[in-house]
Amino acid sequence: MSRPLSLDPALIEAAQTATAWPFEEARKLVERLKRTGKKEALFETGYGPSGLPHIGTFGEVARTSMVRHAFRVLTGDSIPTRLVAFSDDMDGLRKVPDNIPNKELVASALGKPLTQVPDPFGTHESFAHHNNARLREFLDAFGFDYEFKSATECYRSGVFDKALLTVLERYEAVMAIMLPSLREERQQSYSPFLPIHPKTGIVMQVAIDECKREAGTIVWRDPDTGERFETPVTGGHAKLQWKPDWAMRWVALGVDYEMAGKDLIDSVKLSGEIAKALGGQPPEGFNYELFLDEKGQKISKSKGNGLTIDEWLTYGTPDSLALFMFNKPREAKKLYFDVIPRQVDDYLTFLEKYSAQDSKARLMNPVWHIHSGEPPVPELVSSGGANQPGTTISFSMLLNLVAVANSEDPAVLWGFIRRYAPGVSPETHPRLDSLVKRAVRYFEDFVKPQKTYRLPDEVEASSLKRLSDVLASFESGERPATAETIQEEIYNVGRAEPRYQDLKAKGATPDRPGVSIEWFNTIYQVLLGEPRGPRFGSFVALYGVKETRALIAKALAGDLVREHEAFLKSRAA
RNA sequence: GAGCGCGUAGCUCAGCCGGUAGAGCAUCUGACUUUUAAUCAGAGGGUCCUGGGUUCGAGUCCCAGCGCGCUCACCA
Repeated sequence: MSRPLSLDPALIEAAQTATAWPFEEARKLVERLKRTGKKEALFETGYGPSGLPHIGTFGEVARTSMVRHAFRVLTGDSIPTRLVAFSDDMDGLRKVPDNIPNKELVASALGKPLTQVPDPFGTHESFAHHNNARLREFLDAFGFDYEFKSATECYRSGVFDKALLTVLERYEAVMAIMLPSLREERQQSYSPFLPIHPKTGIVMQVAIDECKREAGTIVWRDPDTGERFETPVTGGHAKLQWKPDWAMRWVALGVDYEMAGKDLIDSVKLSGEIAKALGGQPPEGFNYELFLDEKGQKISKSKGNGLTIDEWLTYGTPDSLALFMFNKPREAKKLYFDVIPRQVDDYLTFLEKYSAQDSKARLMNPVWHIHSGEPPVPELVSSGGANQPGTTISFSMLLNLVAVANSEDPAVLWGFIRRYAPGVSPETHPRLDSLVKRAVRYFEDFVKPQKTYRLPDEVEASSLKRLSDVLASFESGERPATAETIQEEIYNVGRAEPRYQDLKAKGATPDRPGVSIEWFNTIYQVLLGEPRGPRFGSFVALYGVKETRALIAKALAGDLVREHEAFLKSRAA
């Protein structure tokens, strides 16, 4: 059931002229309902359960939900709405997917409806049931409001019967629409009806010899045995080819809105004509652009390129993915790892701006659409205590932090964050905490491989050795190991080495030379594998004196270089 | 062949109903009680693909062209 809306009259007023694309779409729908006089708006999204739900499925449901919400606000929630997630699970299994166990089991059911194919994972009644369950799990996890419908159930229960008989009734009209779109050889065998073989259970792609309209049956022949069959088009004994199927479903269910990828433009057109031939009206909708992988290719389940939902959620938040789907649905967009940080940060920025915006601006703000009009309060941090105006810690800032902190431990990162903003913790800022964890993952997978450790030369090695010795004096606890005292010692060690002396530095005297930046660069490059780094005294204080000495020892022994090479090799494998 | 999209700063891209070109990154300069950055302030940087049209006025609207990319044409 859809949640009630809090409807501010000013908001409804602003919605009438809002230009965000979900409103443009919703307005088409308002016009349509005025025309048809229908008392309900039905939204549909389609899903083919021959594999797990992918990121495009998510996008379609997310975008359709945004249009639905815009529609509800536009109409003051005076017209009921429903969103149907339709699974085309009676489709025949064409080939065995690569990414599943028990392939032989599945191969034995080739050609049968997906709901008749055994579940290779052994957890559900069929392969389709398994994938359907995964789809629902995933839609539920995002909190989408939808009704699930299975093609198999619709066919068997008779929900489609009336529309199916209409297709039989207007068989010639449907063929007249379909045939010109097909090649000559396909025209010979084409039929909108696919009877289920009464003996083998296979979805048959055969020419129809005869339509018996009074009986509601079709007559066809098994191409292998030559046996003739007469099959009812109703009751799940036959299904339709997908374009007529789509059209029939629109008519049978009364679908008012469905969007589709631009690869389906021609199909939408044909199905729309069929829907009209069946006496219905094709739904409103638009063609969104496809997602491209890093090389600009269309992402597809079969190729396995591009990003999966899980991969996105490893590094980016669900909200950032929703933002990606909101942005420019009509433009081709690269969907790859490197777009994630920007989406996360854009989301945070939009969220931060939201509270200060008026109704009109809010309706243009993606977070309004992403969160159905009720975005959460942003998690701000302030360096000057709780009463100071806060800012949002951005993902890119966290990524920098992880890189220079050289730590994969979220607790160490929180140490750095607290130094900047006292009083902030994973408990007070749980969403920031989830960002920290994701930043760590991003660091491990994309930043760490970019690190380049190098070996110290003799002078560098002896300076680092001395630094380690000096740090030892902090370990006993006789001196407080604060960021400042440690920093002071780092300078002293550098000052003792002629290579690092800098007489031009501000405040430098011949007795007490300044310390060149070279000393710090040595530390970052040798110890952290980074060209630049944090204030090192602060780093040691947080990272630990003992740990830092161990780090130096490993660097001097050449272990850091070796370990990083091994790490890179294991990644490549 | 048909359809869709894109072309704006070095890079990635915003740019609403036509009204003095914007952001992030990068670069440079400066601040932060010694140079370090997870910070802040500032600066430089553009033939808005080309040509025409509409207009008092076009990155924006219209037409033509050039360039780049994708999709469809067997199946879903």
